[in-house]
Amino acid sequence: MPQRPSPKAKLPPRRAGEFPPHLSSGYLVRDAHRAFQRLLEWRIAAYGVTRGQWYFLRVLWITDGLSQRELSARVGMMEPTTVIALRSMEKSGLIRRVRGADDRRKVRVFLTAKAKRLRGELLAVARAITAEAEEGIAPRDLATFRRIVARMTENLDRIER
Amino acid sequence: MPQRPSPKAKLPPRRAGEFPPHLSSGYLVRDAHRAFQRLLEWRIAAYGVTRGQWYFLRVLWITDGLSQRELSARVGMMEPTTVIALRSMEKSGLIRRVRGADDRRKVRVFLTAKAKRLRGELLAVARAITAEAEEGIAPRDLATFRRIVARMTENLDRIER
DNA sequence: TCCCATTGCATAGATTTCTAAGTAATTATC
DNA sequence: GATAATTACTTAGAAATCTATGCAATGGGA
Repeated sequence: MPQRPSPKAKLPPRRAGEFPPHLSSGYLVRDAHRAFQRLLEWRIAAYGVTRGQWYFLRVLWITDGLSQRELSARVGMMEPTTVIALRSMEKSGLIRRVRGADDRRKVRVFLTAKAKRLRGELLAVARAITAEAEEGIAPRDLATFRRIVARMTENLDRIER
Repeated sequence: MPQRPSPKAKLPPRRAGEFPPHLSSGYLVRDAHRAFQRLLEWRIAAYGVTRGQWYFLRVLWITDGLSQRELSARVGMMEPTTVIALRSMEKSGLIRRVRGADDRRKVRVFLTAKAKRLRGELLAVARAITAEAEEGIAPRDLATFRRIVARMTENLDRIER
């Protein structure tokens, strides 16, 4: 559970050639990301779920029984990261791993009853955080925001290095 | 240097009570953040600078000679994180730590000539990434984006838990 | 059929971040 | 002036992520 560092002192003595953080889209996105994560971590911790596990639950709630490779792809993490997350999820009784009968290299991942039971409450947590983040923002602006942030991601993902 | 996981397979079989990731502002922000970070890490690695060091350089280029506590606050990280980053920066010859003469608990952090020399090129890297991210986005939309993402951060930061 | 490239997962080790607790210097209180 | 509280930094240990590498099952081509 990440703590909130003391509010940032922002009083940049201007200089030519600067590129102050608060003018940078990257920094704005970073700050928002950290704020989202902190709140998410705090709230799901109450259910014994860590952030590392969250993303995988999120995907498995939609499609259960995926292979580890598929899971990695959908969650957007590298496979060793998936291995670590799944190990902790297995230990917490959130998933079972079932060796593929046809192709014995594959491991299919299934949610336990416990994980399925958590679904409703935890999705409510996610929705609540989203609602709190979006509080007081006009729907029109929100739509613009989504379009633009997605466009930035696209722009950046297209770049090789 | 983080690698790009294979492009996310996004074909969510719809169900009632869903809250699919791509409808969540939090996920959009997360994806953008990762895209920014990846590119930044790739590019600054060419100068022997890691992402952990980057944020501190960014602040010290504006105000040199801060104490570790002040640095932590401005960068927005907890103090132990600062200790680790500064240790690596000292080892790479980017900073010197000077024990406070008046208050001997304090450690003031100063950039070396090497770090100062890197300033121009590295800020150019940051500006380039920003430009690439913002490519093809109307200035008006960009302004909305900044206002909204900052507002979300504010909304979330206001929340205690 | 047998070999070898490919595929799926795992291990090892590094980095970046956090929390919790410790130490040393300073300041405040009696 | 002695002791207690506070402040500034450090250490220790955990979690989440990456890269590089290893191993075992599979399947295609000779």
